[in-house]
Amino acid sequence: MEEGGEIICSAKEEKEVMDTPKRSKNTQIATSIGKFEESPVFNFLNNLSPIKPVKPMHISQTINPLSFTTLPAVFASPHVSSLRESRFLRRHQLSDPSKPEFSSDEGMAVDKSSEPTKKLDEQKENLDPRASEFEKNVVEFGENFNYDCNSPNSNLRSSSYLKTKHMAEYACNPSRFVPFGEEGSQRGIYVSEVNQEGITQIDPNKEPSSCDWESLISDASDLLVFESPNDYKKPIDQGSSLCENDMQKNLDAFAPNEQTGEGNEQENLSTQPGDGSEMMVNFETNDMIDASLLNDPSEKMDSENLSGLYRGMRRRCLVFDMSGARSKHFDDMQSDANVPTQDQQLVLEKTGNDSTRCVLSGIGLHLNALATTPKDYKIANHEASASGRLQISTTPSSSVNFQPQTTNQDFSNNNLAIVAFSEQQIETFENCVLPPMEDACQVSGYIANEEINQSSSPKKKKRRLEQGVEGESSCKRCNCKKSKCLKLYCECFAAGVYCVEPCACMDCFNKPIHEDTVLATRKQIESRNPLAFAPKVVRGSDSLSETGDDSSKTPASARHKRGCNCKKSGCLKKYCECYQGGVGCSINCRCEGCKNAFGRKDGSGVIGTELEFGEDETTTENPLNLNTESVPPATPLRAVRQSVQRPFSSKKKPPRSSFPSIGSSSSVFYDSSQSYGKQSSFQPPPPPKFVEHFETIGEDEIPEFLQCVSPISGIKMSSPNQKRVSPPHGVGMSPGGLRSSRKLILQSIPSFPSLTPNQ
DNA sequence: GAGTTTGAAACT
DNA sequence: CAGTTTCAAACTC
Repeated sequence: MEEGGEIICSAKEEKEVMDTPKRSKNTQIATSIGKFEESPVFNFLNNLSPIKPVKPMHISQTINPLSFTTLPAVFASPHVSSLRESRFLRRHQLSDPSKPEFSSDEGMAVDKSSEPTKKLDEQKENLDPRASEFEKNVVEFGENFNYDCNSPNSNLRSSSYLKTKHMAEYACNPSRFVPFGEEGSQRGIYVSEVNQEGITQIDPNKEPSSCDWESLISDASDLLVFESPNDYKKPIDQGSSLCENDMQKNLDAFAPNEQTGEGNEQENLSTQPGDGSEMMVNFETNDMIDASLLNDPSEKMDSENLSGLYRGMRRRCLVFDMSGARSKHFDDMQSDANVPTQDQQLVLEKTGNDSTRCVLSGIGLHLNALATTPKDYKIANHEASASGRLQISTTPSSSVNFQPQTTNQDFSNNNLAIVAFSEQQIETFENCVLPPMEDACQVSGYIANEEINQSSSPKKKKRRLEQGVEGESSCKRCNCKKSKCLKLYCECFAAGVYCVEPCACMDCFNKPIHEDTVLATRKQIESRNPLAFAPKVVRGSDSLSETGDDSSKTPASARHKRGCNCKKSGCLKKYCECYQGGVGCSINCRCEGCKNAFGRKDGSGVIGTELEFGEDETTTENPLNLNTESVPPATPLRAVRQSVQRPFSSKKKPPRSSFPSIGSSSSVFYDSSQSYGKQSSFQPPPPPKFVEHFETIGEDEIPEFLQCVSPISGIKMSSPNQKRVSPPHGVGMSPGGLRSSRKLILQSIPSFPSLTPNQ
């Protein structure tokens, strides 16, 4: 386990910037620890506190600078801010038990678990007043969410989650829960009294008896779902420094393991050191970082070059795969969803179904473009589920399972959770860099699944999707005859998904059985054009967001990255990728006679009518609404958000005329151009084929690693900055240094995981 | 459903 | 980089 964990960790570290420094520091810290223990201060503390000195290992963890710096933010930061925090940082903070105050607690917990709870609390207060505060908050929160600890189906998850994770990991360190709890409460993650209970009760011996472990686990799994596999492994990575051993022991003691294969997975999950916040983080990051990688050792082993591509592919593919395999379980899942004993499986399968449905439905082939929808998180789940497939081949990774579970319970069992999560975190998710691959299909599919669940058979549903819930456009699959679905001609392939049943392709190689071929081809194409699989249409955050004006949710600033080359269609038909993507033409376009209803290349897009248009959009289901969002209409949450956030704030923005050239810039900045002009010839645009990413992403929201990612090389884009009055806040300069386009970066990166250096 | 049109993707 | 070919979606009938 350790070896594997290390390997994983190493791989992970490379990905995560945060880890890198950490590792190097560990040794140094460790060396310094000895001195620290000898220091007068340390002795003094020891005298004051009953807590026994913590093992050097713990301390080393504690010392991590990152945790120190970030931790305060966690406590103090409001929900919004927290959401925007770097995931990695956050994860790091939260996951890192190393805070000084905590460390002592931790040590105490380990050594003195038998001590009365009060004592622990007192100690805790002494050590960290903030911890106590948080604890209180947690309690309050818990009060709000009462649930029966014994009931697996109840909201217990949170508690179970905490127990599983924290108990095993931290062995009754209440303080640890604090940050988490707060975070969780903010996010709608349930940290409840149980948590407290768990904290106080953390007696390993008791654990099994107090609550049904399995049920807890299963419940916990829900929460765990949010965690990314990466995190899961990450702890392990850190394990050397962290209480790996302790964790393991605790696990053994607490976790009954009786659970079968799944149980193992669960166990793994439970062992995750991460905390609640982490869970959120993970969840968010899931898209960005391929969980599958971690899950699948084989993948890890793969050369990094391949890994990115591979993973990206796999995820997508997996989704389909899973779907197919698990689709039949779906109905069963529904009926059994609430069954505690089978929660895990059910959840997992269920999730798979969701994804499956989406996939099967064939909706949204253009995954690349996929936008961040509320479902994004769902997508993540799907991916996770997809990764489940990976499990088959290589690893019994738990990480895979957890997400699906979350989906399950959240949706099926706990409406509240769903609501809280979705509303509070949707934004986060949206903000998150999503994998390009998430396809509309999946997104809409999820919804469709929900709908379907209620009434119809899978086939019916599928058919329904194919026909296009949204409209005719989104539900088709490929129909390739000669390309073998291994070229970008193939929408499935281009979207990064395997062809599925609905496809009418011939000699299709875009199937799991030809995975190697697919990956190789994909890699080849990527080598030719790194952004080949990136979203064609990117939605950049508008200038407002850049300028820091959050008040308005940015206008739609989506544009086709490369621009169209229409000659005859006038950019008024779906032949035009811009039009198809629901975005206006930009400077990048070489189109002739552009009449793009979403915005003309020359910037002459009808603005006067824009306002009306926008209003109409918001009030109606007009596909145009999706333009900026580029999300399939099907998603309820999304729909809501759209109405709310819709960038059509463009109305608020100065008329295009005021920014004559702005529209020109690449997808990233053009704001003004974004207006959906209403033209005499205007035709209601079709549901966007492509989805833009990051519409709401704030600069700050973007993880640094993403910011640092190399920008798109292959795309022809004009420099946004050229026309911009106010340069972007210097966050991430693209390596090229031409534009500070974090937006630009975001566009490319998010959608295309493989491109990111972190992979 | 067959045929045409179109423009992206691929190739040279 | 430009021109040509191939391809499959979009469109028309």
